[in-house]
Amino acid sequence: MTVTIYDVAREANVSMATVSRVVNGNQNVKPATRKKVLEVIKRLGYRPNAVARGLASKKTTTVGVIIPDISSNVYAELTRGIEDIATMYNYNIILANSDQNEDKELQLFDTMLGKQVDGVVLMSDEVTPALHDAIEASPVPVVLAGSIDESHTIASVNIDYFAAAYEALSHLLKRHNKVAFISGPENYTVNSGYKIPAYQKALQEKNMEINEHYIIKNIVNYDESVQAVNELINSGNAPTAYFAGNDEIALGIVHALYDNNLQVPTDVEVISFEDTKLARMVRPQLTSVVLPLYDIGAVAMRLLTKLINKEDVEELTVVLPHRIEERDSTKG
Amino acid sequence: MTVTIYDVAREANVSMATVSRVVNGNQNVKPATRKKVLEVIKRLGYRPNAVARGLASKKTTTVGVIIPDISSNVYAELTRGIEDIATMYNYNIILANSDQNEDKELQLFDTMLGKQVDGVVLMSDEVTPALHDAIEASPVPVVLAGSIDESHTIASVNIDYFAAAYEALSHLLKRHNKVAFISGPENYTVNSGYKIPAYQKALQEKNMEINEHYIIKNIVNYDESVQAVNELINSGNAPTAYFAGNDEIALGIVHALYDNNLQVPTDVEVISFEDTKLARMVRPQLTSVVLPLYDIGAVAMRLLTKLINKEDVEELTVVLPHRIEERDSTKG
DNA sequence: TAACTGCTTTAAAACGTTTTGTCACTATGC
DNA sequence: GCATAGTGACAAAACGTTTTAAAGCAGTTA
Repeated sequence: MTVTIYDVAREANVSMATVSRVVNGNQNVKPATRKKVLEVIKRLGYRPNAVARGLASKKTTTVGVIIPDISSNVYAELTRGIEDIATMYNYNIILANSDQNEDKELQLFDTMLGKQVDGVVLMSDEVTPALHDAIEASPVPVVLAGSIDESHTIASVNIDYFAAAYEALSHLLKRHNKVAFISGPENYTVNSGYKIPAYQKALQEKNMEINEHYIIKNIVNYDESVQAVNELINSGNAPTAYFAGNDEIALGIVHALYDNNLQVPTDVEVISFEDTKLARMVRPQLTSVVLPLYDIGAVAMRLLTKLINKEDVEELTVVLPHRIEERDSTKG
Repeated sequence: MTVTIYDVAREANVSMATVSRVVNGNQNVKPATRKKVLEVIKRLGYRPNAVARGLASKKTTTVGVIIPDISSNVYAELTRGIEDIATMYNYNIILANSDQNEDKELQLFDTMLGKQVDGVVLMSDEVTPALHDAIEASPVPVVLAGSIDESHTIASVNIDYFAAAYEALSHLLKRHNKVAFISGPENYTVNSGYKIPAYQKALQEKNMEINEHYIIKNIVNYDESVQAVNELINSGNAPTAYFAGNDEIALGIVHALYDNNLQVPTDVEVISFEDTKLARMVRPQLTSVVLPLYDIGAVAMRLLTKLINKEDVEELTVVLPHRIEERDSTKG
């Protein structure tokens, strides 16, 4: 039915091993033989069976990608970076959504190992102990992309979230003393371990008291952001500047302010943290910390290829540079 | 090194076949034997090798997903639908970006067949003849998601783009006679074959002349949309209503109007076509044709599972319902 | 001419499963 | 007590490659 390496070998009067060498670009084949085999391959329409190859070679040229939710802008952008580099190094990716659920993460990880992936890129807001253990026990390399492992024993690619948040906050604190932080999920390590501490430190250094009402946690989407800001405004002690956990939150902030007839940046300033293309698709366009999502994905995948090939890697924990893109939601 | 089915068989004093039956839930195993085997599996930490299984059974429980660009909102949402249903039916997905490039599409398709996927979901703005032929020659089922095959010989899931566009346009034509259509790429079959003809028909039925300047083709992003609208306004014969090819274009339209001090919907009305979450993340929120992206992906994957299992399928070309969500960018 | 060298090529084992044909055993019916 | 089903389990082949050890071969060298 389907054409196998055996058929090619027979037609070309060579052994399977020789066909295998030709297919895999091994140099130990006489040019004349190579030509003959190539012709037969073309004539018969032979397509190597990657599954059989995987079984024999113990390599699948496939890596697993576990992601909270591909329909989120952020993770989609990260994934694009991963996939591009994967393609460059001739890997395919098996993609699966975890919905940030530990059980699913563990189960997906196991499934992927069962499928004999050569490595895994993992994105997770929180690397739980069970997940940590599973990764440590993995027979293939694992790299975290845009995710924090607090033990720092697992390879990962991130930016310095603390410094980035601190800079953004300092920017606002130059002109404001009522600065709110509308944050994403509290169990997201980047929030609990870096952004919120950065907020606290930035205020403390200005000898300002921390008003807990100005730290709104667990805002997960646009609507919740709009609502949170409305509540802040109606509280009678409205902030004059906002630091947004991400662009979607920032959009909610800007629109809630607009709905309350507050001008940005004249009346209120806003800085976001992400800089997806959304940041430029609002009026006013958002000043934002640039989270290089594509690069994080790409570097993570590149790192994974090195680990797979057992190449020397200088540092397992890579920190990419960040910067603040000044646009129209701040006074500059 | 790694635990194989053979190790389990030896430890449990049964044959490999029996272990295989237990693992695969085959009923022809005595409960006592099953229990014994299960215990050994647990004790040894046996994890079946899906690659070996794939070779022996000729099934990989993996499907290929070829997508123009995962970092696009639209395709990410479609993919989420695909992946959810894939998971439900115990499939994994191999995801790859084609960048809408025919060569890449063909090559990815070939790679996936080489990896012995059980089926493929394909998204492509244009099913070229070469791609069509490759699909027809495929040894495994292929389903198009949100993509048009003009020969209608390939399984596909879509909405009635013509009717949807026609309805949106009719809506605008009730109050306007200067209606522009800011369209996406012309080589996207949905545009060239359905939306533009719908525009023409809607105008003709009102006995209105078609002003070619009001059909702006090949607008691929927010910035181009902003620019196109600015040019239209500066032309001295500005439209009073816009039909946007998608939400990103619509955002560009709204912001360009805003920049030109035109009020939406008071001065100008806008209808979008897509209704991603972006549509609600603008002021004013967008009236939009609802493109059920998640559902298209989900239904496409469900259809694929049926085809893989050789179940009877009533209709290869499925058309999902659409509707218009009225929000604030039109007068209703 | 015989031994040696270095390059090609081969035959066969290995990879870890599923699946098929067969056999052994138990319970049933007469 | 004997043939008859029906279960449950086994042995071995098959899946389509890669890889390893060994052999073949042509050209050198002494």
